[in-house]
Amino acid sequence: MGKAIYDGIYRELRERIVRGDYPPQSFLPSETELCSEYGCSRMTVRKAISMLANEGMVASIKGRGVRVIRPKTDQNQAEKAFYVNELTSFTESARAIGAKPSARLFLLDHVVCSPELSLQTGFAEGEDLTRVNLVRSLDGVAMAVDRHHFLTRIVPNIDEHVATSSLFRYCEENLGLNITVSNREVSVEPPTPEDKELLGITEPIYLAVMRSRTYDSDGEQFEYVVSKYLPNWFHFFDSATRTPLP
Amino acid sequence: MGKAIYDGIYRELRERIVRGDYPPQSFLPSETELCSEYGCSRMTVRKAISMLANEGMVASIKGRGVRVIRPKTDQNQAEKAFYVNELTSFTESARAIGAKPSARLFLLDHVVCSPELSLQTGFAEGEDLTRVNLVRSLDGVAMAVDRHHFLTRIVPNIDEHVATSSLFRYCEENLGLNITVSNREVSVEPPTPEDKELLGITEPIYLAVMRSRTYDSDGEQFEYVVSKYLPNWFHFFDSATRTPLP
DNA sequence: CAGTGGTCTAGACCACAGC
DNA sequence: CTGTGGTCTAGACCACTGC
Repeated sequence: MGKAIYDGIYRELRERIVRGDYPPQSFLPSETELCSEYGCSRMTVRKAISMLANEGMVASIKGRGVRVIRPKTDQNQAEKAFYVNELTSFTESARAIGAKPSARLFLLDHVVCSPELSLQTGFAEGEDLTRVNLVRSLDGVAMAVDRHHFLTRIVPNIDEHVATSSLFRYCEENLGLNITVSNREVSVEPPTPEDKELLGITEPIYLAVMRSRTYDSDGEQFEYVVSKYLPNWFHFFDSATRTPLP
Repeated sequence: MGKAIYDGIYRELRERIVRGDYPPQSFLPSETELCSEYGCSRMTVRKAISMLANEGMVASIKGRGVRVIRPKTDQNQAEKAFYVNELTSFTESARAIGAKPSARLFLLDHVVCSPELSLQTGFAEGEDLTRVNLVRSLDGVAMAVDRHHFLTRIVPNIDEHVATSSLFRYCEENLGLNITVSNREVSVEPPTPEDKELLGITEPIYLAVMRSRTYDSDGEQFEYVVSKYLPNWFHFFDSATRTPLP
């Protein structure tokens, strides 16, 4: 992974920005200068810069240069917030904030994809799906409910141990799946009676809901998951770029 | 605006996918074929494909081709949901779902950016900021509260008419600002007493909160806005790509 | 094996910003 | 005017896929 030249340039520029070598509002060295510095062609440098631009770290300004727009406030590091937008596992995210993750399996079975389920999940009708429903906890406190549908054909033999300890690693390592892309929708919804029971909610409250479709490196969808978070645990980051219309 | 070759290819491929000419799970013509079809170089074709990949429409698979992964379910078009993730104006989004938008201005003043405000908003200390607070309504029903901070130096002379009718257009047309990028964080929070009063909430409830920093084409931040939505009006889409780590 | 996408080079011309 | 980023070409080699 990441042996490409542009990837090294991307990482180095990124670290310099985070470290403060290139403070906010300053300009990166010009593309020509970076070409000399790294001894590569302009396209390679531009690829690295476009990756930085895609995550909202810099903005290219025609005729002037590439400006750092990352805000200096790194207040996030101090906070104990759980960020759900990284395409990483629950376990990784939990450890990043120093909390002990755990999971309780409350449903593990198979269903055949019905027409309605097909519309909802995106899987083809008639496919065999493995349902894995979990309550996620941090330091013993319930914070989310995950209801997964896996395409059994691609992710077979999920047992209780895999489901509660390492779903993500199982997909990546044991099955050799490369998770490449994920389409997600976020909304805010009241809990169902089951949600309330699972999360130990008594009062009326709302949950942050994320519905995801995950695809492997073949571009085939292998997972549909609805995650419902208690509000205080949900943080989602996004960087959008405006594309001028005709 | 979109006079580039890659932009035309992007639009055409996108429309073919949406129309169903390239159904989900099928492959686009190979890059070489697209080069012949459009009479351009491979890099130009690849740029168009990467734009499609960035919005989760296709996934490139090395050695095989570019696969369409857009789900066939277009259930969204039928729904009357308000999607907040497009970098467009409230008015545009409202009209897209056939609702009549309106806004009530309840605060319009100036403040000098304090150290605390600087951390929160991302503006430099001492800058003059214009505060514009609005209640947004659809068909006469309150659905969101927007609390803007504009950098007065870049967005001067905001009056009541501009604030309630065309903030977005004012920035883009009258001031010639090109909004290029926006960094946003989504969370779910309980309303303040003021929020409750403005939105007419009596029962305990939660709001979907989006905090955005918006930058112009010079890469300078000119806006910080906290938007709080009633839950049923909030929908947010995202497409994430997994970047392999070292 | 041939075809695919992933990476990279070494040029080129353009539009735009600032002097 | 020079320097910048935006676009584009015409090649090249590689790793990977499927046959």
